[in-house]
Amino acid sequence: MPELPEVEAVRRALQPVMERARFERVLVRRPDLRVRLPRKFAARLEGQTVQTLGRRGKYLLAELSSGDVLVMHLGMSGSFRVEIDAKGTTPERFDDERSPGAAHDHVVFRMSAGATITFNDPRRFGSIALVSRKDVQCHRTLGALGPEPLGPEFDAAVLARACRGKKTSLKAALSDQRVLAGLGNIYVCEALHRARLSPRRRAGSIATSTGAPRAPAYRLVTAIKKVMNDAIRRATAPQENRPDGRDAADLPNRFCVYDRDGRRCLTARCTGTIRRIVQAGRSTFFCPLCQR
DNA sequence: CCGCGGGCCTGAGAGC
DNA sequence: TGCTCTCAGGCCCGCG
Repeated sequence: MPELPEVEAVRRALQPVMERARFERVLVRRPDLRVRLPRKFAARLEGQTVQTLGRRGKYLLAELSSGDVLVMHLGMSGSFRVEIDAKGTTPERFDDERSPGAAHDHVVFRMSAGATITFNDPRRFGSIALVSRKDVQCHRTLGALGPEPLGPEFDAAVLARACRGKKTSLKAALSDQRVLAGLGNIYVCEALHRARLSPRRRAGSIATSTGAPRAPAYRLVTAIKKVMNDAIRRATAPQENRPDGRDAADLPNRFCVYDRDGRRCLTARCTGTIRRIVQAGRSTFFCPLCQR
């Protein structure tokens, strides 16, 4: 369930093997990802050099020498595997497109720096696409993304303005990538818990009628930044060389509310019990006692 | 126009 | 043990 922190960890793992490297060979084993890869995908990518590997929300963006951008999304189950090849050896799977390879290895990038990067995604909710740089701004979803939660431009005033007049729940608003880029089900629950705000609360209630922030907006922004920073630290903790989108280190008690239904609330001095409810078809975990 | 629900897809885990 | 069922959720789309 890669959300912003996990995607950022993937970016940092891929950066050293992708930046300034050229796509020597690209193999599409299965083009039918969430968005089907066009036939010419590999040909269009081969020979191009990665200038920078960036991130926007949950998207990875490789800026290419040609002016194209390779846009990658991990969906629910996507991950990248990096193999540093011994000099001169080419992995078996490049010999034949139909060679077995590992299950769910859909796209393989052979980089000039000697690394082989494999996109693996069992559920194929992920996507990879080539977009011309000038089209990124007007891209359906990419162009409509809200602010980066850790960017300096994201503050209570910005969040309040985005939530002003919204009748939806705070949970739904924070999950909306147009309001804020990068939070998913887990970190929305965590941030709301930290800010002691009910996920059922009307999103518009954190702003005045003119869109100015009320007190909860300040708490929420502080909580979001703290939750994101802590999660990035956790996801990038040196421990394993695993540049994938899965949760790093499945330590217990990683979350304060997520998946803690029926257990005690961890807020200081709170005696509540975490509850699970369903909002818009998704699980929400919260403490009915301290989250108002 | 906005919000909700269904669909996509597969693996994990529960239950019989 | 092995089958079947449900659930997980990022994102898109259609409907009301």
